[in-house]
Amino acid sequence: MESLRESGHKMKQKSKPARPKATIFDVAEHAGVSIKTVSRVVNKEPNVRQQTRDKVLESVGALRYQPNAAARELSGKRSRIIGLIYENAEEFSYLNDVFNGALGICEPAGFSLLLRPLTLPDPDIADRIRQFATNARVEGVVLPAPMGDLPGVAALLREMRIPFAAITPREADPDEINIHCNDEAASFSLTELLIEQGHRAIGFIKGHPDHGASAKRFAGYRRALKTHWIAYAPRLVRQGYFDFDSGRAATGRLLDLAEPPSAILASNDDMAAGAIFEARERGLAVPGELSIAGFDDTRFSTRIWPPLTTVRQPIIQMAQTAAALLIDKLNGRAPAAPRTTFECEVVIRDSTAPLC
Amino acid sequence: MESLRESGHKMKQKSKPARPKATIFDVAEHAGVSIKTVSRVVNKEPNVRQQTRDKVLESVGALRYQPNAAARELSGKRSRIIGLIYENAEEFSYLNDVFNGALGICEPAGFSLLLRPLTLPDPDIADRIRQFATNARVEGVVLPAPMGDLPGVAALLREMRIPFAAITPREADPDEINIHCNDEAASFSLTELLIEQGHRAIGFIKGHPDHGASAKRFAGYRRALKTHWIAYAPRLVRQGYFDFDSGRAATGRLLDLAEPPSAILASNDDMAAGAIFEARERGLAVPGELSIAGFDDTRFSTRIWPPLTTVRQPIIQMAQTAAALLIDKLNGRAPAAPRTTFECEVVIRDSTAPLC
DNA sequence: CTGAAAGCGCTTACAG
DNA sequence: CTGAAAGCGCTTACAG
Repeated sequence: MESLRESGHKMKQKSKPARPKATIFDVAEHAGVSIKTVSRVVNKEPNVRQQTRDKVLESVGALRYQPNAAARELSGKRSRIIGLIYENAEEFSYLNDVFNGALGICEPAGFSLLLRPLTLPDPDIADRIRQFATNARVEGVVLPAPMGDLPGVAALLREMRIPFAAITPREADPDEINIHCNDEAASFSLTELLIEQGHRAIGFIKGHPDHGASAKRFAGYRRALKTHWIAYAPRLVRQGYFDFDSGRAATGRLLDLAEPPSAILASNDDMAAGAIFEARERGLAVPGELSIAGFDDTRFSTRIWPPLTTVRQPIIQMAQTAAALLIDKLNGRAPAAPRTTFECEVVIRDSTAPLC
Repeated sequence: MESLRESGHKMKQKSKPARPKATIFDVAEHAGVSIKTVSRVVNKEPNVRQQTRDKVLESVGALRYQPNAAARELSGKRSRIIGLIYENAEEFSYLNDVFNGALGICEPAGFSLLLRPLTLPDPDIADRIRQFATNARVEGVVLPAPMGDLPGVAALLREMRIPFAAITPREADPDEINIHCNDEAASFSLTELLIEQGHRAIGFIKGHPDHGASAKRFAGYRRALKTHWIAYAPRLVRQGYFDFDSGRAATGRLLDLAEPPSAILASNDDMAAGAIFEARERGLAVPGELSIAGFDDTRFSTRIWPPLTTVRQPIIQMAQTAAALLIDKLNGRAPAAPRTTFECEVVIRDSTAPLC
C-alpha cells in the first residue's frame, strides 16, 4: 500500500514547468474515494451519498480538475460535439444570430459547436454531410433554414441516425425537433399594414422556392388580400431568390407594368434593398412614390435610406431553443415540445407611407 | 490458414446493423502487418518500404478506415483543433471570409476549426480565453483583427505556449505569425484619388483606436496630403469607432464646420454608410455635393446608394495563409514567412466624383 | 525497415 | 451507495 503511494509521488517527474493537469486519479486520491465515484459525481449520476458528493466536488475545485474530453469520448462513445450545417450565404447576420444563440446553449452544457458551411446547390451534398458527420463525430446537428428544407439532408441524417433540430416553418415529422416562427401571420400583418395605408396594387416578390419560409410568406400576403376583398393579381407577383439582384430585377419588371404597384412587399430585406436601389435608379421617391417593405430586419435595414419597414424574428431565441431541445434529446431526455413556434414582429420604419 | 479464414467469417456476427467501423487492428490484420506499421503509413511517417506502404493503403481503402480522433488525441497529446477567437461584431462579412478561408485550409489538413466569439470590451477576456483554450484543447489559434491587437490576448497565448497567427497590420515579434495587408499604402492611394479629383478639404474619420489598422490608414491619409503639399488640418479629422453611428456623428460634426470638407474618407464602410446617411438627411447630394469613400469593400458597399468607393482586402487569402502557416508551425515545420504582406486594391464606384 | 509492450484518462459493465 | 477490472483505439518510447 505504502509503496503504491510512494511510486505515485515519484511519478511526477514532469519535464515541463506547465501545471500538472489533474486527472481523475488525482481527484480520487485527494478525496479518498475511487475513480468510479469521482466519475459519478462529475457526470451527475445518482447513487452517491451527499457527503461523498461534497467531498469530491471540493477536491475537483481544489485541483481545478477538468475531465479529459478525448478520454471521455474514447471510452464513453460520446463526442459532445454538435454540428451546425448551414448555407454559406452572403447575408450572414441571420447565421451569426443562429451561431451565437446555439453556442450560448452548447457551451454551458459541455458541448462544442462545429460549423460546416455548404455552398448551394451542391450535387455532392450527401457525401459532404456524411463525411462531416463521420470526421467530426457529431452527435447531433442544428439545421438553420434552408438546410432543413432540403429533402436530402433530413433524410440522410435520419438514415445515419443522427438527431437534428431544424429551424424552418416547413412541417416535419412530429417526433423531430422543429423550430419556426409564424411567417404566415407576419406576412399577413405586413400586407395588412400596406392595405391600411391605402395601397391596393401591392407587388409581391417571392422568396427562394427551396426555402420553406417562401411559401408561408406568400400565403400570408394572399390571405390579407382576400380578407380585405382585394382581387389577387398574378402579374403583381414575381419570383425572387432572396438576393439583392433578383429583388432588383423583379422590381424592374413590376415597375415596367402599365399599371405598376404603389407598394412592393419583398420576401426578405436583401431583395427589398434591391427594390430600393432600382427605384432610386429610376428616380422614384421612396416612400413618396413607392412604398417598399422587407422581411428579416437584418442589420442592413437601418443602414440604408430610407430605413426599411420589415419583420423581425427572434432568431437568437429560436437557435437557443433548437440547441436546447437537441441536447435534451442527445442526453436521453425527451424534448418537451419538438415543434415550437415563435412570434414575429412587424417593425415600421420609413420605407412605407400612406398612399396620397 | 484455412481455419483462420473460417473464424474470420464467423466473427461477423455483429448485433448492430450499422457498418462495423474498422480500427487500426482490422487494417493491420487485413494488410498482414502490425498496427504500428499502419500507424506509420496513416501518419505519413518515413521508414516504411514502398511496397508495405501500398499494401496498407489498399487495406485502408478497402475497409474505409478512418482513424479515431479521440484515441489519437488521448495517446498522442494532439487535438488537431484550431481555435478562431474573434470579436463578435455586427458587421460579419469580414469574419465570414476569415472563417471560410481558414476552414478551407484546416479541413484538408485534418484540423477542426472551433469558433470563439468575444464581446468587447470584456474585463474577463483573459479568463474566457484561458477557459476556451483549455476546454476546447486548441493547439493553436487564429486571431483576426482586432483580437491580435489587444495586448492581453497575445501575451496570454504566449504564456500558455499556444502558437497563434494574428491578422493585423500591427508589428509583432518576428518569430510570430503575422498576416496583414498594406493599409497605409491603400489609404494613401484612396486619398490621392480624391486629391486628383480636385478635392482639397478632405475630411477623415479615424477608426477604432484599438485596431492596428486605424493608425495605418490615418498615416496613409497624412502622407498623401504631404506628398501633394496640402496642409494637414486637424479640424478635418474626427474620431470614429468603426460603426455606423460613430461615422454618422463624425460626419455631422464635419458638415457643421464653417468650411466643411468636399470629400470625406471614412476608415471603414460602416462609417462611410453612416456618412452617406447623414448627408442624405441634410439633403446633400452624394457625390454631387459631397464625395464619400470607405474601406473594406463589404457586401454592403454595392447595396447602398450610391455604391461606395472603397478598398478591397484579399481577406480569404489572408486567412488561408494564416491557417496554413499556423498548421506548419503546429506540425513542427518552421513557417516560411512568419510575417506576410498582401496587397489591397482601391475600388472606384459612384460615391466619389471630381469637384466641380 | 518493422513490431511488441505500455499507457493516455476516462466509462462501461459487473460485483458487492 | 461504492469500487476493482477491463477496455475504448490509438501513439510513444524502445527493441531489433
